[in-house]
Amino acid sequence: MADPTSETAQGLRERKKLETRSALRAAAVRMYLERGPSAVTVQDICEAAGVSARTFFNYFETKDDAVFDWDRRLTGQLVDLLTARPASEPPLQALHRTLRTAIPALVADAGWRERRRLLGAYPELVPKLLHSNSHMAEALAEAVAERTGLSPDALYPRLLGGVGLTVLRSSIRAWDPESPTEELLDMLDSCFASLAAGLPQPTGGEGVRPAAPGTAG
Amino acid sequence: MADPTSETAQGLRERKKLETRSALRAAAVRMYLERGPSAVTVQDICEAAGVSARTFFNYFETKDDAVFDWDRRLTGQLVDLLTARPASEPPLQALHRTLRTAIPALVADAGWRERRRLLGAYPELVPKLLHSNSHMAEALAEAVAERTGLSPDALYPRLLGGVGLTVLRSSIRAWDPESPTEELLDMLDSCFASLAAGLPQPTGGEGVRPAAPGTAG
DNA sequence: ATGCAGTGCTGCAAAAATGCACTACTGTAG
DNA sequence: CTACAGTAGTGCATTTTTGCAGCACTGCAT
Repeated sequence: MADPTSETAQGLRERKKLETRSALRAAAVRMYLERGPSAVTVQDICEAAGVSARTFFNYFETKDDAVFDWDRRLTGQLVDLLTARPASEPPLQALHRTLRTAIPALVADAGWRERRRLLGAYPELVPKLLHSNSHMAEALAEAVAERTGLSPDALYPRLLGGVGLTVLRSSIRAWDPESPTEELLDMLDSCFASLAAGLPQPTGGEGVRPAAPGTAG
Repeated sequence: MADPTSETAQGLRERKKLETRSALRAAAVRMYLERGPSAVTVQDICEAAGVSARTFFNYFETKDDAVFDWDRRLTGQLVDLLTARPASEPPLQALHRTLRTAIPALVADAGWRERRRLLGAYPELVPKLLHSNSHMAEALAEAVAERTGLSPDALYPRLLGGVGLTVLRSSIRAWDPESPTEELLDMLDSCFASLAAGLPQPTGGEGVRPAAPGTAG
């Protein structure tokens, strides 16, 4: 109920709320891209969206959160997908398939690509994302707990939730957004293969340092 | 150089800097415990430490960061320990031993126990910790990259850094601070055993939900 | 249509956080 | 001793963020 990530809205009230949120998000992303984050004030965003500055913080915790609204939606999607996986699947596999299912739609989304461009153009935003993300680990842990019948505070759900977030982040970070989606999926598969094998030291191959003999400081 | 987590200081300048940092941290922790976080202003902390409010933010990013200064020091320790592990050890094992080595000193530290009491008394602080923590995953990934000769942006170091942080957090979270340290170490070992085995679904045992048939909402 | 409860939006005040320019002191070199 | 570079600490202006209390509108029931 009152899930801010959901799209469905019946009453006028709910619809207006979604519209406001959407307007704030859109204005924020557009202005961030145009002028850069530091040249945009909450005031600016709110004037563009037609609400008071105080209202902004009724919707988002920080100025930058409006731009990362996509991540919240993703969290909701992942939880739904994970919950829907057949109970017969082992948790790690369910997690794997969940991410695999969600990613194609994710990287195809225009809003998400815009968000990605933003992060590329203004790397100072990356650290701010972490806060948004921590929410995801929490939510995944919760879903795993539900699945396994364990307490949400137990070791295993926490572990798997954190691992899921780590895998997603590591993969996306290592992925070149110009490359085809398959490469991202391949990296995701690599991560889960590595996890299933007990995280053995990788044997040469890609990702090796381009030879820097005197790097060790 | 100029490592804020280091204790050693030769010149007067460095020493004074450490003293200021220490004074701010001590004042913050004390007042947080006495009156609760929301009843303490940055002004209060700074008056107690004898510096201006502006100076506070030269040392810490947010008001709460002063209280979580311990976590930064821990990060530095972990990186040092991990770097010092013999190169022959597989990364996951090195990570395991690193955490195992660091934990006893950690949980014995008076400052750390104080910090823990604080988190127990004011749970609203817990989410704020996450930001501090994300730094640790980064640092661990860096150290693993150094160890393995992989790029710090490659998949494996990121994965292992994130996993390391997750394991530490999950274990500490599940641990009752009144219990002996051995229990915490046991949980740590469980985590790594589970990781080495490919994160199989746990078979019954502890941590199972205390039977809640109608819990699923 | 009328009244009521719930709650979204707003203004206001205070606190948190940041950028900038300036002062004063430390450490170092002449 | 003196001059100089570097930088911790400060004050000020601005922006970000939060708590509070009132207003206004929606949804619902009569």
